[in-house]
Amino acid sequence: MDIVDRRIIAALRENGRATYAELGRQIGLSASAVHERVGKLEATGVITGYHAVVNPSSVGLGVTALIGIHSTDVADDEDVAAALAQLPEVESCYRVAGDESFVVKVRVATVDDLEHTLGGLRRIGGVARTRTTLVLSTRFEGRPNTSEADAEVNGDDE
Amino acid sequence: MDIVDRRIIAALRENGRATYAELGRQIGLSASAVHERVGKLEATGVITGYHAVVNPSSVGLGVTALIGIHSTDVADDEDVAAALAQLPEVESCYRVAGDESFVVKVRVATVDDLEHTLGGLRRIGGVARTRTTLVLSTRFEGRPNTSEADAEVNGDDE
DNA sequence: GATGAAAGATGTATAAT
DNA sequence: ATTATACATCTTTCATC
Repeated sequence: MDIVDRRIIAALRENGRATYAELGRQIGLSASAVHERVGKLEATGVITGYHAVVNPSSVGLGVTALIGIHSTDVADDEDVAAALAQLPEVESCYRVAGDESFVVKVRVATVDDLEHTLGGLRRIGGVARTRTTLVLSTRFEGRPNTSEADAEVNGDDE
Repeated sequence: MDIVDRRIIAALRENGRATYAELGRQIGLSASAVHERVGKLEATGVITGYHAVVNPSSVGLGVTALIGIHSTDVADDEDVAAALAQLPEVESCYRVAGDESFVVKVRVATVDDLEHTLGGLRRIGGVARTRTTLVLSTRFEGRPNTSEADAEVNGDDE
């Protein structure tokens, strides 16, 4: 992972459909060199995927909520996490420090669906309580964080 | 927005680098038809972008936190949102209902950086108080939500 | 590791149905 | 809105440095 890899990653975070030729021009490398580097970044798990980002309300998912989940004392959080992963409306799932065990983000069509989802969450074994925060508007989300470009270069792996 | 568009969107959420030819084969359409549909989806703001997803710790961002932000009574939340957007370590920003005004997700390299970021947040005019929840592990994030495929088709726009 | 060449696949515009 | 055509561009492999 050198500076060139970092620049490729930054460019692909900005535009996941950038062609290898485009990337090569952008950073001064041949397309085949970019191709090989990107392949390695994918193979080593640095780049985990490429996704289109969609305006949620255009696909009929106008309701977003953040839900804190309290586990019971006896719960195995791995089991809870696995159960959460089974619910398609749970878009993100974070294991957190504090009195809650997880915070999840759910996206559904209507508040009725949200009610239904909350019922599903509480029916998971090991879930004691939920705390729901309704999202009024998403200002921005999953924005490419470029603060690592400024950070010290720490030769982690590779 | 018909069922074909929805299938294209679902495919591009799964794999944002899928070629038009690939998409066409997948859903039984010519590449040029797919090309035109995708162009319209982009132009009408249904698809807002394509991004590579990166393993955060591989790029030196191993610390994630969810931060609730209380505004002062006199604060203009638009100003607060604008200020939050200026901080590169703030990846996502939600305006929420409840006694907090915003919940943001930040990603930084170290807990020292987190402390620094919190200082920056509290220095924003209109921010009264912050509540930080440290993320221990991200189980999954920004997962393609396919529950709309099951949902009733509601001819919203187009 | 990077390059450049070459073959095949894909992207993109235009015109036609 | 889709298909057909056509040319430019890109992907991918491989010999080479």
